[in-house]
Amino acid sequence: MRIKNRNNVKVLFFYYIYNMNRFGYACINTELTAKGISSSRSMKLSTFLKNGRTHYDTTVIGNLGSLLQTLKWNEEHGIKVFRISNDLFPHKNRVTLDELLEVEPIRVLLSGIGEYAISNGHRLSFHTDAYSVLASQRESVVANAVNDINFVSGVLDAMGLECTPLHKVNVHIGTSKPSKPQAAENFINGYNLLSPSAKRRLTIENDDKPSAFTVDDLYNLIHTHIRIPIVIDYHHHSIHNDGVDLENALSKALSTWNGVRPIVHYSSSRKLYEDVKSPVTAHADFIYEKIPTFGRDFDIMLECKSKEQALLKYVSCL
DNA sequence: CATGGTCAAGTGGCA
DNA sequence: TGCCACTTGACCATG
Repeated sequence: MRIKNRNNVKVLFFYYIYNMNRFGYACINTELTAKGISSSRSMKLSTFLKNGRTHYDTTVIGNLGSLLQTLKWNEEHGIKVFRISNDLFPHKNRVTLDELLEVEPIRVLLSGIGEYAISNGHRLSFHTDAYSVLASQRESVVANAVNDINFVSGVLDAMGLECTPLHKVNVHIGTSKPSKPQAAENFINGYNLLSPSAKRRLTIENDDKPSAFTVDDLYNLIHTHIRIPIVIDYHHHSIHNDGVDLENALSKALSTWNGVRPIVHYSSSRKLYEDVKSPVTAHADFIYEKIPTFGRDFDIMLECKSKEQALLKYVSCL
């Protein structure tokens, strides 16, 4: 949605009347990646152990430079919402953010990225991967999850981004063992181990597996206790919802944001639109239907395999 | 230089 | 209790 209009009042009025949702995409810009500009260069453990910190720092500095270029590309294309890849900093359990911030180019790039994001009104966030399980029954897994979440929350802090779910760190619950209520309690115990910054940024997302947490589960078993916002994933909800309809689930999720602009996740079903042999959980390359918003205003993180291309295609059809 | 096997991570279903 | 599938993009050894 590219709006270039000298008459700001008119533009604001337009937004007000039409209740404009903003769109973002996750982690990878395929166009820039094809040109070698990637903020998610990773590193095998063997390489990290063999080549050490100098090599690691070089990779991270490259990722940060590419991230800034990606944000500039986003700005040029009217995109204000972006999820940062976890691979921005690989091997977060083998380095500390404090020691990395002693490296001048890393510190300078982080603050530069933050300044750019703030001056252009960009919303940046993280989403830890499926292996960060705060609710795990294994103490070492919880410790790793706490470290990961604190780390990326600290990265957002180092960028100078406001410490609220506007710049969130999103997680899945990741397990429902030994029982859903007990897993929720374990999650809350894990939450209490987080840094103050991470606690203020943390959000939780519904999942698609039959045993996993729906929006209602998140609301009843977690939100009522620690009041953190719920990110509804439309695709997950469509697969696993315990009979609650979309409008109700959406409404419940939006009600948890406490004045911060909510965000949701959206993707089309690959099985339904692109390849019947795909599992129901697979995401499509593009968006194939009008995203139902029920007249509500919030940000929409698109999780399409074709990334920014899917976003541009979708908004060009609005 | 292109390609495809391998890697990280943790859960959960199944022998 | 052990093993493998699951997921994903990028690494990196091989040809």
